[in-house]
Amino acid sequence: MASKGVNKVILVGNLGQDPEVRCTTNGNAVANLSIATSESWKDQQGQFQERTEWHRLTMYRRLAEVAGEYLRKGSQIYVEGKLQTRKWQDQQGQDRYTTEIIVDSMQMLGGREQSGGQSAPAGNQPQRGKPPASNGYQQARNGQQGNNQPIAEPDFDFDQDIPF
Amino acid sequence: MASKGVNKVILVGNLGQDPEVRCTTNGNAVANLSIATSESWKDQQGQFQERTEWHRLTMYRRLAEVAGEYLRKGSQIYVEGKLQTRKWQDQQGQDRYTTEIIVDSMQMLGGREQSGGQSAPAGNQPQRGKPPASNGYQQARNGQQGNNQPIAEPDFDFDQDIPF
Amino acid sequence: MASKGVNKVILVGNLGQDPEVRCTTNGNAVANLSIATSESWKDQQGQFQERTEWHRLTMYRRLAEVAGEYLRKGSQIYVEGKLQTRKWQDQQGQDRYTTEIIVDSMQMLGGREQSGGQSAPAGNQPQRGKPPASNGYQQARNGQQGNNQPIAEPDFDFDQDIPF
Amino acid sequence: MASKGVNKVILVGNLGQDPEVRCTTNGNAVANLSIATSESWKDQQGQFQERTEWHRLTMYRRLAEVAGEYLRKGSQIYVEGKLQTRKWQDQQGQDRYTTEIIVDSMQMLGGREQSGGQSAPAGNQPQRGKPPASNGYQQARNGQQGNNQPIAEPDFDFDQDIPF
DNA sequence: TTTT
DNA sequence: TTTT
Repeated sequence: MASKGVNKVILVGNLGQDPEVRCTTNGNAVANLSIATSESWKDQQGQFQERTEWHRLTMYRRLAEVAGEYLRKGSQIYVEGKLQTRKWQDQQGQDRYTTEIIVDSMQMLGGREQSGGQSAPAGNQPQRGKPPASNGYQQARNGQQGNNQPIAEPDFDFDQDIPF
Repeated sequence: MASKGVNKVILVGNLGQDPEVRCTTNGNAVANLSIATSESWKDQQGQFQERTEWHRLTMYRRLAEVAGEYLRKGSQIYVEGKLQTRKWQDQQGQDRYTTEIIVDSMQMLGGREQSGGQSAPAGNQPQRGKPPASNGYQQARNGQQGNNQPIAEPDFDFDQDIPF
Repeated sequence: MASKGVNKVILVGNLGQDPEVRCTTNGNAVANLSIATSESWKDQQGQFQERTEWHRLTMYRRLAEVAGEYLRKGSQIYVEGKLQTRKWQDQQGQDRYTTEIIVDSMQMLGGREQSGGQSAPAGNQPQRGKPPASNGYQQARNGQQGNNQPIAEPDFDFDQDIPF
Repeated sequence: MASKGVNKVILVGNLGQDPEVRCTTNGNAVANLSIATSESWKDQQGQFQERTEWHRLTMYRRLAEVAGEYLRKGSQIYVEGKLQTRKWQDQQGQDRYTTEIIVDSMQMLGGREQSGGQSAPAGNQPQRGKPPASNGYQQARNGQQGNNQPIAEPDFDFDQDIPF
């Protein structure tokens, strides 16, 4: 509802794998996605270099459902969200930290046949008896809230997450 | 020089402490800063909640020098940059990951007396025989390169970094 | 509610004058502000050049009220919004176009005494029996809607607007 | 080289027509493009509404050449740039203003067959004896300059432009 | 660790 | 018309 400062991330990239979608105990969907961005340049020796960066995304509610229904490995998306670093304990009981992008809004890019399709439907998406839209123009936003709004998800057990 | 995708972060926040500025063995400055953003909301019980997010920033070259000269604990800045996750080994030899924002451009905010001043000059800033500017309107960008360009810093030993 | 594409503007600048706040016939506040950004460079003759860009902002509802209460000529703000070009007729009946930024979210910058104060209270702000806050840390967002959502303002007579 | 404030626009949209590319008298390319973004919503009567916004883009140098070679009507792009309003006189000698986005960086979206192709090659693109790339992953940035840098183009006759 |  |  109120913010001090600005915490904004804008990414355009392709999914490294199908989204993982789960439900919280109170019935809200949560999706985890990873997308890649990369850059390439010539180094001082004139050699071509490339660096790929992987970004871990988290989506909630309607956005998570849309991701589960329409996104697949290879899908290209635009996302806007905020950075969030959460603390967890590894098996040795050590504190560890993972930084994720909590997504506020998402756009599927490329239209037409580009998104979805090839990869087999993952078992964890909410099934709704509808095939994925054949055109990629879907947009989604978490319904009842503006950007940057914290989402209370007290019953979601992040401790069980595999570190990214 | 070329990118596939977009990797962009925009932050406005206040420094949690004075910048740490070092030099690489080839004489380039590197600065580490941490800035806070926060958001507050009423939870379902009507209780006021606040969450502060800390962001680790890395600046290079001229931008790092400017940070060392003009920024202090409490300074409010706007930064634009990209996400980068680097791998390092902890003392047990375990792989760990830290996500940082590599800053492409920075703006000091608030003007007037706001930035610098109160906190004692840290010993690690490049001294140039000039006092910090009394006004905060400084802007900086890494001179010879556009945004999103990878910066080769092969001689900088990140492994010695204390994890964020 | 749904978007095709992304239409996003991010500005940090200072108000050229006090905000103008009006009410629509159904009681919603509308504010118009103009803010400046500038850039400077050396031209090929080594001469220092500066260019100032003026941006026309429009805010609605709660955001407009906050602007009227807390912002003054000279205030530094961060805004996020979208571009919108509206058509109007000049006195010769010619079509003309004005591009504005419809603001989704706003942050006052600089803290402390920076905002408000010096300039006399304009007569057109909603009076609420409270003086402007002495500190600038206020943030606002249009309450019941997310970003990028069109705001139906059918009863607001834009045709009477003075061109920017 | 230096900025006061931030002036940033981020758009994802589709070209309404092929880019128009020209050369300045000193041999630099300049491209004009228009791209659409749109949003749709249900109004208070439950009727579906849609609003399309058209954005006028200007690109210089290498970016303009890339646009001329690879972009066509319908191409989907991501652009980042800054707002600039320029003044011109209409045939009655009246001052008029046009707001454009001066593009700093561009990404072609959608990959594969999506971009280029169908529409006949416009006569005004620099011909280079190469067919358009069959895959859309091209990125471009104005070589020798960072973002937000003013580009001196004193010999380009904007007065002859048809108003947007 | 900041800021209000 | 701002700001430095």
